[in-house]
Formats: sequence, structure tokens, C-alpha cells
Amino acid sequence: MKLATFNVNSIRQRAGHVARFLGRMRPEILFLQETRCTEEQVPVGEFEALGYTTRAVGQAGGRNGVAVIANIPFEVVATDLPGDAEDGHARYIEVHAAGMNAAGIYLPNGNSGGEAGFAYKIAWMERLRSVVADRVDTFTPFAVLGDFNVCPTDADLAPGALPPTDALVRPESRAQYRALLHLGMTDALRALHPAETLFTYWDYGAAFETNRGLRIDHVLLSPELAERLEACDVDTMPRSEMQPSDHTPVIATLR
DNA sequence: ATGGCTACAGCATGTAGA
Repeated sequence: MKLATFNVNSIRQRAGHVARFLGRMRPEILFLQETRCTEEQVPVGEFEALGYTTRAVGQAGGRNGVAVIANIPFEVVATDLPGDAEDGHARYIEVHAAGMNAAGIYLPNGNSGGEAGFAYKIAWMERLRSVVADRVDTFTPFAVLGDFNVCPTDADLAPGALPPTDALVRPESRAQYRALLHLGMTDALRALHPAETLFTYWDYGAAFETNRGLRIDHVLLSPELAERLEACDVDTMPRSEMQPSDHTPVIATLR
């Protein structure tokens, strides 16, 4: 069973990248972030041809947007977090599939909109923590995958890539991320690669060539799923293709 | 630390991304 996450920075610009990734890695479930379009605008044809079904949560205006693409039966059980403001932000999708729940998230960046924008990020993380706490308390096998917009530690970004005031590395963001781990979630990539320099995002320009990146896309697993964790890796292939997203996928394999 | 990228809305630049 392979679970994957990929911030595509516009699915309309990246349908080919996603289709090639699906064909090569054949994940059972793939979560997308920053689809940047409405549900009707998601180009699903290439995915259907590969045997995949798509469900999207989108919004008008070219911002945010998440989706799930799977080749096993699944049911969408949530399209927002309990308590989410009625602001129309498309940032959450949760499915029930293969005896587990899996959520795809596009966590607010928190750098725009001043301190109010940062507060929105932290509040969003607190709501996510409530959902994770519920799934853990009820022993629901649960995976959270997506663009967390948090570098968990200083080992998760190239030295000097961000100022210490950036919302991706601020202590409050990191504390909220750690709170998810303290609930019992496992950072799958870091658990299997404790000392490796691993990035999932490189800014456009020369950052990929010079490997000046960030690790901000994560796979968190509840105890039931962490026990089944077999492999977790960053797939840099899509980032090396022409007209890439600035992110690249992370894939976890469960027994 | 941004914007030297990129995408989007919409048609000129402004906003957002991280």
C-alpha cells in the first residue's frame, strides 16, 4: 500500500507530471495540494486512463485547492476541518479507504497578511490537532499527508534558506508540528531517514540545482499505521522535469 | 529576505507562494 503527497502548484499546469508519477510509482492513494482551480476544472482524463478516480475540493480565484486520486475504493468523509472559518479555503480532504482514514492537507503558509495571517496558520494547526487527537483517541488508523508549510527542525532546510522570522520556521509553527508528534503521530520520512538531508521543495531558479531546499511536505502516521511502515522516500523525478512544480512528491509504503 | 521565478485573474499590474 503506497500513500503519496504532491503539491503541484496548479493541477492544470501539472497534469502530465502527475500522470507520469502515477504511472511510474502506482500509489494507491495520492493527495494533491495547490490545485489552484475549481473542482470542475481539474483535468482528470489522464488519471482515469490509468485507472484512478479523482475527488477535488477547490475554490475560485486560483488559490489553494486539494484533491485525492486513488485506484482503490474510497469514500470522502470530510472536506474541511471542524471549526474552519466560512472563508472558503480549500485546504482539507479526508477519505476512508482500505480500513484507514487518510487526510490530505494544504496548511496555510502564514507569511502573508501580517500577524493576522500567521495567527490564521496557528489556529488552523490547532484545529488539525483536534482532529488528530480524535483519531488517535479512537484508535482509528490515520495518516495525514500534505504540504504542512513547516520545517520541523533546522535539519529540514538548507542553512540560511529562510530568515528565522519566516512562518515556516517560527517557534510557534514548530511547536504546533511537534504537538502532532506528541499525540502519537510518526514523521514517516524522518523515522526511516534520521540523519539524511532531505528536501521536498526548492524555490524556482537555481535552488534545485544547488540543492538549496526545504522539507515541508510530510507524511504523519498514527501508531497503527506506523507499525506497518516499510519505506518512505522523496521522489525528485517530477522536480527534475520541464516546467515542474516547486515541490516534489513524498511516498510512504505500508505493509 | 525576496521576488532575480511562477501562476492566476484579467488585461496592468497586484497578490501569493515559501
